[in-house]
Amino acid sequence: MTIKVIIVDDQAMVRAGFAALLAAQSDIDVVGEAPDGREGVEVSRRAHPDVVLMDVRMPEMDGLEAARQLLDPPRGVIHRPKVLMLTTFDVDDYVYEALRAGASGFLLKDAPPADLISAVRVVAAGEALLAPSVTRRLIADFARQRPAPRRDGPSARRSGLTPRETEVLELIARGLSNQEIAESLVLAEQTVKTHIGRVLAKLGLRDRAQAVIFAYESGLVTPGQ
Amino acid sequence: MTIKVIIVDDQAMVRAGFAALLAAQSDIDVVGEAPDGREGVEVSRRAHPDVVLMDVRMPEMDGLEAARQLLDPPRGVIHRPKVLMLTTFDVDDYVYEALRAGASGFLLKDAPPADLISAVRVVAAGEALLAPSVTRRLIADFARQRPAPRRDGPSARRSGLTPRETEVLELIARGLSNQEIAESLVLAEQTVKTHIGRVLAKLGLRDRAQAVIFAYESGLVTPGQ
DNA sequence: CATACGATGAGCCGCATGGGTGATGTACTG
DNA sequence: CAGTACATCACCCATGCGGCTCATCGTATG
Repeated sequence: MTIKVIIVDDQAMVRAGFAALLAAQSDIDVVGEAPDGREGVEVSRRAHPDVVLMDVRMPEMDGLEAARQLLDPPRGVIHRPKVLMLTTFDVDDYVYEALRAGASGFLLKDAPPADLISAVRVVAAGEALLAPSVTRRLIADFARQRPAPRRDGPSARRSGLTPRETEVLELIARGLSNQEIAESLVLAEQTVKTHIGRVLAKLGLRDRAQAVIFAYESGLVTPGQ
Repeated sequence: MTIKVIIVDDQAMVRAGFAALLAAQSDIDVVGEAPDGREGVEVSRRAHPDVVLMDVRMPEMDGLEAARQLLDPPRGVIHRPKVLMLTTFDVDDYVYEALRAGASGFLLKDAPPADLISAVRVVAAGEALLAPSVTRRLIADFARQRPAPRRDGPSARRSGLTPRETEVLELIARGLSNQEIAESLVLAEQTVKTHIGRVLAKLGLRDRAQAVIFAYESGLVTPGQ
């Protein structure tokens, strides 16, 4: 079973080069080409390739938008190819946009030909592959978002909040008013105010809005569920 | 300049195989081996390799803990090698733990020898590299956490906020008071209050604390930097 | 036993905040 | 040209919120 590939790039020379390189592989067929995103989407709809090699920067419709359309097809379109993004420079925003859109890979055009070929095979197999510099960024991003479990626990950052204070802070970060917090914890509203006052003082915050920010930034609460 | 590598794996056979494979490269020197995490850390401290090949599952101290110790060294230890994790099976938890700890790569032991060699070079160069199946998971995770901007834009979620209102909302989410927002945007405080009033009304929120929550939950602002 | 800390709550005070209404100027669009 | 959307600002008002002080009651901790 051969891997059907189309190549979308505004430079004819690049298309020709990649086409020649890939077509020389017995397990890869180049079944189409296009010079911009719009035509790329059309060609893909007709030729339903397994893999779309997509340049990022193109006239008419850039590779990111084209990738989005291919990966989130309108009702009625069943075909959903794997998309392998290509770029000359490696620019953060492009990478993240592409990955968000569901691209299966991101390579720099200066990668060794062998890498491109194996990338096509990897992507066709349903796996994913990134340029090493991109991988590094993605990992860094991942690690930054979820820092390693601090050995002293998250409480360390919360500079000596008592359990009750932490509890109150969390309810603030859920958007409750003082009165609602009081009801929720079965307390007098005044008690809640005392707790909040201490929380703000200990953390050096001005108001509950800043407390909410702190709760998110410190990981006490996290976005999305 | 050769790349100094140590190999940490509890199976002598595996160590021997990898050592032979890598030592055959003119630009790679194997400067040490260890059968478990604890000894691996010791050997690394003495031999200060550029790259540590680290098995995940080992007696005494597993590869994850060893990686953590190498990548977050105690005061006084300056050397900080790159860590390339190896595993026989690819298990999610291991991968995420390792990446959180700051590992530069994650390969399956059944990868082609050429991949291992190039992985060592990539990692030594400060870049990163993952097994394709791992890459796929990381991307999926990434895309899931930050879903692609719907084609009608993130503003759709913000239910028709005007650009100015969005701007004000963002400053609220940075913890600024009305007066500070006014100064920041060169406006009268009353104007700021009008904008905020509209934001709260359009989004169905009660106060600025809830506005901060919304800003985080909608992705207008994100934790961490 | 004395001390300290955490949790609870009261009273008071002042201001930032949020709601409501209305007005003006600009810019775009049908 | 009329209609609409947006940004700007003013005035008024009620109150939620945060600052400050003080008091009581447990429970550890020395």
